[in-house]
Amino acid sequence: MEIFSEENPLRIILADDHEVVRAGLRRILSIDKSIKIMGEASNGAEAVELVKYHKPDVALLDILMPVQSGIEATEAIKKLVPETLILMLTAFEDSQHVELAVAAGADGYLTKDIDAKELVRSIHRLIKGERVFSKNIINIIQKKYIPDYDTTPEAIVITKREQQVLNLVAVGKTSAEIADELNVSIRTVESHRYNLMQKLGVKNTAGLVRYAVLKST
Amino acid sequence: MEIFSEENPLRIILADDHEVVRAGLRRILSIDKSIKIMGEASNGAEAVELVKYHKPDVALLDILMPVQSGIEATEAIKKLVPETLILMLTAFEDSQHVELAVAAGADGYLTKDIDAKELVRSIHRLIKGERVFSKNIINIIQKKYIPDYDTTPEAIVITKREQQVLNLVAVGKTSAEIADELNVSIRTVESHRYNLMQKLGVKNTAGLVRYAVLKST
DNA sequence: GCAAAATTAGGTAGTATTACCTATTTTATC
DNA sequence: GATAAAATAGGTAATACTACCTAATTTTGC
Repeated sequence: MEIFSEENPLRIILADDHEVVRAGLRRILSIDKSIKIMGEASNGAEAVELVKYHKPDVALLDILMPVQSGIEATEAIKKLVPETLILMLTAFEDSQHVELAVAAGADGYLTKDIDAKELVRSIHRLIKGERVFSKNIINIIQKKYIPDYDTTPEAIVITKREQQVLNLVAVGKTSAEIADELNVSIRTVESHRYNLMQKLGVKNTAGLVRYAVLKST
Repeated sequence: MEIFSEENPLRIILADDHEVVRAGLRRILSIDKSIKIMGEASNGAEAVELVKYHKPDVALLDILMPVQSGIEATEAIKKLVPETLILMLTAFEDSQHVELAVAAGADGYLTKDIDAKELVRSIHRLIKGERVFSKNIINIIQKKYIPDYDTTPEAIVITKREQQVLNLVAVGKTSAEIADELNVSIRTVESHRYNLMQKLGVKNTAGLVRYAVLKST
């Protein structure tokens, strides 16, 4: 697998019509020294030009842009430079946009409410060959577009033990208290919590509690 | 103010008819080296004898005990050794028992679901002259019994800013993210979180989220 | 305008969670 | 009994939260 470093960076281009968004992306991506931004575009057509010129590893595209949309740009890019991976970053959470983007050849689709770390991580996953989608997006996408992503129709399966842990988390118990109550190691509880967060697509205790409480009411 | 240490310990007696409970209390209290258990009783009458003999700083009494209840014992103790502070520790959450206990002279009333740290802290508060009650208990108690505990009729007042923070906590944002969103220091957000936890009688993020979610549904 | 309440935020330190990874042991299920 | 899934739990490190305390500004209510 390819290793990226400051000397051999993961090359990327950005496209978003809002300077603020680009500034934010620049800031976020700057935390990872192995990522280098080769260029920035403010519309789809510019993005295509940048990709033709730089042949970056990844193109980060907004959907809604003037002149040419991110989806149109995706189609063009996939024809011209198929090896460039395309990550859509947008505010749209509806299935239509996601489906269009995927059909056009996007390799990932993230909503803009993603946080910094997750964005960086997503880019690295893309590079590894994974297709990345925000958890909220996954629920929306038709399996047909990503046949090998998940064989089950995206049903969240919480095991018995996980459910027990979740219930205890939801009433405010700490991992230590839960471990004590279930007579297991604190590390086991932590594993369950971690796996639950992955399954539910949340990133902390708050998300777990929220899910548990809303589920039970 | 009196300072307790291993040499000059805070002297305490326990009374509960269940050995398991006493064992648990011993274990919990052993974490604070400045607390020394002078004796243990399995009923109210024994508890009164122990108090007469040891004149402890604090007597930790269960309500439901054979021979003599914790409430009867409280009355007796307050007559014989008024300087001994009495902390009721019970499973009853109804107002009747609380009122009876307070009327009998109890200085605090905790439910058994209290956690270790909170119990130890409660004992130290008692010593400082505070009357301590579990948050769930406070809502129950008539103000008349604790006139100087809180002048307002125990209405939880969440300020505007606290509500904003609470909402953001409930959707899974970290303090750093909240600070960013509200344009304040992370320390400010932490203060709000801390104050919210105090006000709502919960001890962690889970409690805050639970409250917020249940409130909104 | 003044007093009270709210908002702000630093200090300090301990505790808990999160993010992965790996790997062994149980338990179901066919 | 083989295989997969679930439960167990250690390693390591970074990040986040919790527990108080103190105190300076704002804001608000009377």
